[in-house]
Amino acid sequence: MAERKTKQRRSSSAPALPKAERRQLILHAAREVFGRRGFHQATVEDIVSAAGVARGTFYLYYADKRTVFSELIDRFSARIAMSIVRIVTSDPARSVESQVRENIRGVIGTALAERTMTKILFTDAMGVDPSFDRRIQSFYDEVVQLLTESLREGQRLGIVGEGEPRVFAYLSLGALKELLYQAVTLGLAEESAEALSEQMLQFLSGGYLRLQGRHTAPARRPRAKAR
Amino acid sequence: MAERKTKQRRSSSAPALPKAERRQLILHAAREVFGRRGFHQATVEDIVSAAGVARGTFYLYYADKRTVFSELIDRFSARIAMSIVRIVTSDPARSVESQVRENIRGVIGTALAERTMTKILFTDAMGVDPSFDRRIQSFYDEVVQLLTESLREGQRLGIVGEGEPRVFAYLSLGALKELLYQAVTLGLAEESAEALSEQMLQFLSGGYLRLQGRHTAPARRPRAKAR
Amino acid sequence: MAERKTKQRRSSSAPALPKAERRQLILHAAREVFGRRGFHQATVEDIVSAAGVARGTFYLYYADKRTVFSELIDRFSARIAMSIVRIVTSDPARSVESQVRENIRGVIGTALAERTMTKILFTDAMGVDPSFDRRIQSFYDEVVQLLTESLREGQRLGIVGEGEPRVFAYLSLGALKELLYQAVTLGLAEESAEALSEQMLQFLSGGYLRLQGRHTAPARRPRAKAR
Amino acid sequence: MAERKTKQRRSSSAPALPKAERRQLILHAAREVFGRRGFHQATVEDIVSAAGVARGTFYLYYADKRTVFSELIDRFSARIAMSIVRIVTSDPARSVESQVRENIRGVIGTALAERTMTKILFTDAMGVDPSFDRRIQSFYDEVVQLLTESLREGQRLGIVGEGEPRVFAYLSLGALKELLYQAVTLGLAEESAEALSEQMLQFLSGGYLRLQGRHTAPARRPRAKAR
DNA sequence: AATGAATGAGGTTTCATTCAT
DNA sequence: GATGAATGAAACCTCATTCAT
Repeated sequence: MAERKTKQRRSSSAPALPKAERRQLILHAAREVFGRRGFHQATVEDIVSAAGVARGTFYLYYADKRTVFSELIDRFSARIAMSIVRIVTSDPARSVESQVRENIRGVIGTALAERTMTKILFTDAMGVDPSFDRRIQSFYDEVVQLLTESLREGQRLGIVGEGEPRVFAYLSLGALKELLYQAVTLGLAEESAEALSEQMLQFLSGGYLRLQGRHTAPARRPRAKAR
Repeated sequence: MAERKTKQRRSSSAPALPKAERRQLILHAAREVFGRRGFHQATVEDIVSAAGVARGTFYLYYADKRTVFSELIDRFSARIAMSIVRIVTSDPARSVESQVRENIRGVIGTALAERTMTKILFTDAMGVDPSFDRRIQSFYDEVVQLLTESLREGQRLGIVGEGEPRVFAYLSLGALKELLYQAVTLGLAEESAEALSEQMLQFLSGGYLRLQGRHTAPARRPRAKAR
Repeated sequence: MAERKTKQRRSSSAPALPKAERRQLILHAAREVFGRRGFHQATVEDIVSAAGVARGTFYLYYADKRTVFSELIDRFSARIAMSIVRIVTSDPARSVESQVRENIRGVIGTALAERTMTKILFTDAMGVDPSFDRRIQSFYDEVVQLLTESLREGQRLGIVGEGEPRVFAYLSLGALKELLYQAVTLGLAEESAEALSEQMLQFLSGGYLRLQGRHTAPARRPRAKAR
Repeated sequence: MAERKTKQRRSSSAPALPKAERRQLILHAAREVFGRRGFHQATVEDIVSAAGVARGTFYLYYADKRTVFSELIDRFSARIAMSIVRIVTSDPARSVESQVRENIRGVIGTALAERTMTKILFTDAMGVDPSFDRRIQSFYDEVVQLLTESLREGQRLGIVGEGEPRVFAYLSLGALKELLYQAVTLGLAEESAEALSEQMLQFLSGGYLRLQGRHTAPARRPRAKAR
């Protein structure tokens, strides 16, 4: 006699899956559920029933709901990070512009290829709990750091205009985040990655405001005739 | 009952407060708690104990936890919205530039004046629940709408460069959001509002990338000699 | 809208009880349940349904199942401890014998008056968890300590025969424990406390074995003639 | 399948062990675990990992956790029972005293030789579940029964003093149980079995209380008329 | 026979919300 | 109005047991 009584066994027990695949199965189900209900509304029950496994199986692979979420975010942010390549100026065959364009296109492409994760990242990742918030924050911090350094280097090379590099980094990051979020939310096709990248690049290169009494960098922009 | 008549009233019952003030009291306590713990980690217990009122009292003024949160967000987003003024081109006494600058300065000023709310807005507002998410979304949508229209008008007037106005709206909104979030998180002083606005304006006006083989709108920007 | 949805309220909500009484109510229900099902078989559900309160109410008064159990054991062991009075030899008006008899009678009386607790103490108290075991153990250790000291003093006064006092303490404690347990289990009436005490006292005073070739300390006990 | 043919057999699969030995292996591991963690804290996982077998293997040899525990207790109580021999009075070559002494010595010896089991028996055996409790109880009942009969016979032969034999049985059993428990808990060496037996015997023979106004002992107790 | 992944019943606990006083 | 004890839905997680391989 068991300490906890057991009932009859139901037939479905899918044991043939290799360990790693079963983990994937759960991970995918979790992604779908988080995307649909949001982290806080999602329950482990939702996940296991989406995955078609028993509740206990979930805990065999993940310590708790937060842990699956964490793995999802980690993997996705790693993919994003991988699509960013440090820009080199030494190689004359690869223009800075094309490298910048590649990076933007890469990030947008990844985001559009993983819509659910992009949505989750921007909707749910913050606010899970303070320690998790800090992890997310530090991911962005790294991106900002990389960007800031690149911009500073760019200024030395005359490729980047005057101004506080860190602030430019924030502005660029924010602009890109919002663009991604909207692209995913509005359901833009993956093909538009190209066009979006172009607009982003144009934005970074020249802004869009064409004001008479220029304001900050007067001498450098004899843009008068454009007006 | 007669026997309990002499039971001392607890000091915390503060019955003298006008209804509206008590509501404020709770609202402020909630803001502080949400700022400190985040919406999901915050409990009603946290709020009432911060406010120094009884649990039941909370429900006398707010239908539920979400409702206080909602009111906080609503008030704050209204303040933000109010600091944005539709730009007029008819009045020669007020340059477009100064109006844009005013708007940026206003939003940044409001955000820095209400750090807690800014943090809450960007950390917790999304992910509360799907219906709330939609409300937040629609606030941003309105901002985007206003911005898009202004940009379109600007293009007609030659004040705004070529490109998809809606995309420019997203980019600008995102850049500003990130800037605000970082400003608040890093604890920048309110005085820096001015400097940040200037950088933002500069960014919108001219971006920062100075690439040789211009990329998108070559003819319009004979910026080469600026370099 | 709540984060956790709420259903209709049921009618029974017994809020009139003073805080202390409600605590008692739960405590008594817990005692009954532990007595009937044993600590490990008992669930919090059993307790609250026996007490007629909601599950949450239980956790308002006790941190967990172990804590109620602990309080029950603590109170009972305190009552037991209180029924033991240190024996004085200075007062000629109170013979040692009558004091010993009083102590035995007191403990037996308390145990018979609280059958359920006696049963719980001997059936469930050990094995709850290591830290709890230690607490129980230290209660007994104190009793043993008190008894050992008394016996040592008794030997000095010639009231207690030769032998290791601590061992005598264990033997006496064990004998009494088993007597109590059986008395409670067999459902002896409270009136038999008197008779049991007498037998216990007789046992401590003279054992029961009457062996010819006395065994251990022959010379010292010229009790042969008594036989 | 053919592709997996070379997969190494895990070392732990130890297929060479005869059935009976594997059973022993598990039983010993269980004993160790129960001794260390207690029945309720012990998990089947603890046991199988201590035994170095797979989880499923456990259930090949034992129906459930309770069953191993049961077997341990049964074996141990059988050993204890075997060390008790019914006392004969017909053989003049074997004094009653020496037979009693043998019995006590035997039980103490067995307990000290199997410390873990002794500890388990006294700490965990009760409280597993009601049906198990009953089995333990009935083991003790048998011992009590045997003892009671012997004592009654002893009274007829004048070897046992006056008093309720069943009560004497409880008292003796309890005294011995506590002595064993403490001996094991305190880690007394096996050599002390002898000394403990002697003290126990002395206790049964003459108690230790030497009270002036005697009360129970015969010669000293011209209480005949009270009866 | 042996394995260990999978199962799911059931226990514990939290906390938003209600309502008698 | 104010109070705070009471409520109970629902979440989380553990672990004895099963069974496909």
